[in-house]
Amino acid sequence: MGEDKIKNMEEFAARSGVSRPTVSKYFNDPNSVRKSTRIRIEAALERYDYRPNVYAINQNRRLTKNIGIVVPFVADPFFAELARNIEQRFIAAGFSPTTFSSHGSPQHENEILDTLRSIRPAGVLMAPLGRASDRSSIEKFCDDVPTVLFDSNIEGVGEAFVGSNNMQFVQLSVEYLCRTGEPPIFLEMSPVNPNANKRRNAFIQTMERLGFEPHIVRVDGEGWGFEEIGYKGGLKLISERSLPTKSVLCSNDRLAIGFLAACYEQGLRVGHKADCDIRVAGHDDHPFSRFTCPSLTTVSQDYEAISERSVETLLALIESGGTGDSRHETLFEGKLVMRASA
Amino acid sequence: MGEDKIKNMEEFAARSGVSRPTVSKYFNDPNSVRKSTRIRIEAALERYDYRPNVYAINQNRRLTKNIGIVVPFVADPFFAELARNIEQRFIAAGFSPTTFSSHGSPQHENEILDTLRSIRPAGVLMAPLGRASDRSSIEKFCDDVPTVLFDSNIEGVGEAFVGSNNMQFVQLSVEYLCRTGEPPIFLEMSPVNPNANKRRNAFIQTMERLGFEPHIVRVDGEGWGFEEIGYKGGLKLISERSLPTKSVLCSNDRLAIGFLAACYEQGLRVGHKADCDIRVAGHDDHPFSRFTCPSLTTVSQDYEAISERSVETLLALIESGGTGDSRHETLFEGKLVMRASA
DNA sequence: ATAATAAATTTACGCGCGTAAAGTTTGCAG
DNA sequence: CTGCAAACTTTACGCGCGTAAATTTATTAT
Repeated sequence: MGEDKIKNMEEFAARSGVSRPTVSKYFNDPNSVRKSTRIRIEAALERYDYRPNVYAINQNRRLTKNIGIVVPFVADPFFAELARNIEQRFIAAGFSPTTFSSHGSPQHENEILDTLRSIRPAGVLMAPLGRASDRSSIEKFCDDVPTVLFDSNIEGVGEAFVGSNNMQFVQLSVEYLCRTGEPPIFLEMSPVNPNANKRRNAFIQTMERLGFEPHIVRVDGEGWGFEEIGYKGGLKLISERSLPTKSVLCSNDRLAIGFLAACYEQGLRVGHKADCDIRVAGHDDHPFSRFTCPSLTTVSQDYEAISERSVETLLALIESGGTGDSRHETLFEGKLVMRASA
Repeated sequence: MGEDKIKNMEEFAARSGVSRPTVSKYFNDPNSVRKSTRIRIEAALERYDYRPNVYAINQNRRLTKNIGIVVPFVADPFFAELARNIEQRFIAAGFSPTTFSSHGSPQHENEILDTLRSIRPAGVLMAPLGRASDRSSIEKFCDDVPTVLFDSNIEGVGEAFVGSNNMQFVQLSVEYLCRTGEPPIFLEMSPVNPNANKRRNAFIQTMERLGFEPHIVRVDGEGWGFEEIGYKGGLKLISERSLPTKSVLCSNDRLAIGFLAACYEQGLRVGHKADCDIRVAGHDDHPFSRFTCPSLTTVSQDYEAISERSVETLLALIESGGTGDSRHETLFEGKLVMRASA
């Protein structure tokens, strides 16, 4: 292959013995041309590796095949895996996804929206920072570009939302902990997104329903270094002996990972066995939760389902022309993952 | 701002009272126009938020301002942070970086190279998969696009390499472990890249220099789930009591994290204190190593230095026209990070 | 002031492709 | 064989901008 380099579609069309408009049609949808001509084009493709210029394509198409994927913090393996999963689904659907990370900064998040506008995407799948997000910027963006939110909701923004049922998550964990031992306290940090608030409220509600006093402990710290926050907060709580119970339910796994490190350092034995000092559980089933010491009991996010539904929803939105009728929210249930820590 | 939408540079030029070629010149380099006209353009920019069409720009420019960044596995926070750091440096230099992850798959790595060709980048910064990489594909790619390798070297490929001095890393850790207790064995997995091999060889060499018998234990497992490999391998080694020493030096931190989980589960107390059963150390100073139980003693990669030098090298290469004289390799030293595990 | 230089303008072309309209060929049913 | 729709070819325009050459205008030096 590759006798001599092909400059453009004109040349390639000549080589393949087909007119340029037909070749153009082929690249937009190989099934839109007759079988015999498809064979001729593909035979030429093997001989002269030619690829249409993406910039020329995107400049002229009414709508590009680009998809923007925005996650709040790609250094969190949970989001990295989610993004990877989503990317591959879009590729399979014939789109060109690009992933962006807000790196925990609302300013960066806004810059990403600017970048996204400039690539004129067919649609965007966005997991916003949450509380720190600049609501009006995102709202304006959603007016221009078909956007589906996932993971973290912003009420009324975007054409749809796909995420987890935080209420059910916390019900699962609280009921389990209450059933198998002392009722837990809820360890949280300054909430970065609505999920955190929903989890806390669900904790209160579930504890009250079960007839227990809900006790919430908030640890200090800002930003996306959740482990650090859980660790430092844990050290403080343990050394001051201000933990009122022997069961700790963490708002999320990353916080729990930090808290476990503090427990270990302070000599607290964590687990559900008789000789243990404290039980610790989390939420999300973070990729690292299997490798904590002890392994972390948690509620797993169904991220296969979340990514699948997000992609489906956005593709449907794009096909419908961008204006979904009414904003729809989909929440997936979690599963209790019992490990050694609680 | 934003009275009415500006369609193109022609319109914007009219609004700002400057000719289109001059506006074009401005966007390519704001300092290339006279101060008075720069002010007029920027005044108009504030009123009519206009941004040049990226596709039209890139179609016509001889060389784009695009930069490709390729990492082997973005779900590893180490690479995510590295990529973020590198991205921001390129942005500061006026380029448009895009990060791609090979997701551990050589096939995917090759697809990324194809994608990269199609965006005609000014340069590429690539951390190859390593042993699994398709050398000839990468070589061919480097013929077409100015490319600097980082993190993992492929001898003779690319215009330069920037990474860590694995020899020095292992010297540091081995000398420390030998100085403070029983000489370590080296725990490795099937090597994914040359770094792993270099570390093993450095281990042998350093141990022999210190007058000890080098003992290497390899655990089974393929792919990029290093923690899993370390965990399962650790369980097997411990339960079979086939560990010959009480000091274990892991090839990398992620392997050590899995091994620590196995130790914990098997009831082995890890640490350098008198009442401990085993010491464990790693290499890289992975973001999570601070939060393992116990916290992991390791050798830190100087990833600020690596990212800075990588970017510098590539930018210099681009400015020089893409053909660096001779291939240059830069290796940075690591620092011993003493924590609780060894 | 005038000359010399720098910068901006005018004009024009081309990049590679999408896309539309009109005419031509092909495939297939009856 | 005829008829007809589907697919193709030809022709042509436009997308938004980079860029070059020739000309005019503004700035600086003398």
